[in-house]
Amino acid sequence: MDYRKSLNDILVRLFAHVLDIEEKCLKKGEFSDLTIKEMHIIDSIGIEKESSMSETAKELGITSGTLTIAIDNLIRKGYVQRNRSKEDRRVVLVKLTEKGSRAYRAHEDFHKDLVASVLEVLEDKEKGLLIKVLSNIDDFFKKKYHI
Amino acid sequence: MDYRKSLNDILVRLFAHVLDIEEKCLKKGEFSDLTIKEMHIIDSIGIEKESSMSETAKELGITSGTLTIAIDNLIRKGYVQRNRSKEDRRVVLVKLTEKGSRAYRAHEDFHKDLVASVLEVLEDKEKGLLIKVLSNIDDFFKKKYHI
DNA sequence: TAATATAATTTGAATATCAAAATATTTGAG
DNA sequence: CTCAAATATTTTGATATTCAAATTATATTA
Repeated sequence: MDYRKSLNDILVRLFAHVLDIEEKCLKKGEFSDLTIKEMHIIDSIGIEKESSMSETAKELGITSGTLTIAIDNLIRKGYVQRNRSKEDRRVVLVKLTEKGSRAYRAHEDFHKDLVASVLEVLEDKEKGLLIKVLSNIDDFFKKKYHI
Repeated sequence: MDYRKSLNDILVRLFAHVLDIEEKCLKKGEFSDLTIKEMHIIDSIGIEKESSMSETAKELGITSGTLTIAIDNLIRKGYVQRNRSKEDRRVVLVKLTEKGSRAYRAHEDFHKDLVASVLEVLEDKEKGLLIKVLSNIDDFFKKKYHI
């Protein structure tokens, strides 16, 4: 049996599906004015803390210029606040508004649900194997492409 | 062991980065003028065959209008040819040029590498189980989220 | 203090995307 | 056989995403 072909096909399909599912669920809920990318920015800013633009951009793997524009939109939509740092006036700190925090938690819940649903249908042995394989993919990327 | 947390962390990291990595890998090679989305269009057109615009758009989950523009760019860059069907003159058939076929194969190799690195750490018994587990997850997503 | 470094924003350009309108062609009902 | 409806694609107008390079403001350091 050709494991290589089966595995490749199913991984490609799964990766594509998870993102579709995430987007679809987002568009149905309370925060349908957010794109997936905006939701990931909210996730990266995190709850109950202030992050600088450059920190956040680095974590997301985008340039500061790109983030500036995205943050402009998130402020316009009421999810984020922007303040200059008192210690270093060059630094801009962003933080989630109350609405932003609710969006953060909704996204967190979605992930929890998704993972719980997947684990529910697996035996213990299968759970272990799944984690081993995904960690391995993660390592492969780290080693080979230095992420 | 807390499978939930492990699985969630790995999924978040992997899904956030997998396309970045693929893109980064792409930008280092011979086909650095392609974006990852253009590469996926090349992948969807496939080697040694002609596909219609609507077939291809459907497979990719984008509108024909979006595909038209992307194909314009791929033609300009020399990866794709466009021809009208003889049987039905409404239909436009696209196919890879020689350069397009080379790009296709380079992308195929990236996936082969990834899959090989996953399989190499597994016992034969685990390989079978992995395919089964991933297929189950895929089916589960189909049912629960109607993708 | 003046040069240099750092943080962020702005600008200009390309790609990505959709919905709706427009164009060309085929099909099917009468 | 003809004309309305259906189909395939492209065009248009709008917004989002992205980057690199230029610009602005502030801090650091020689």
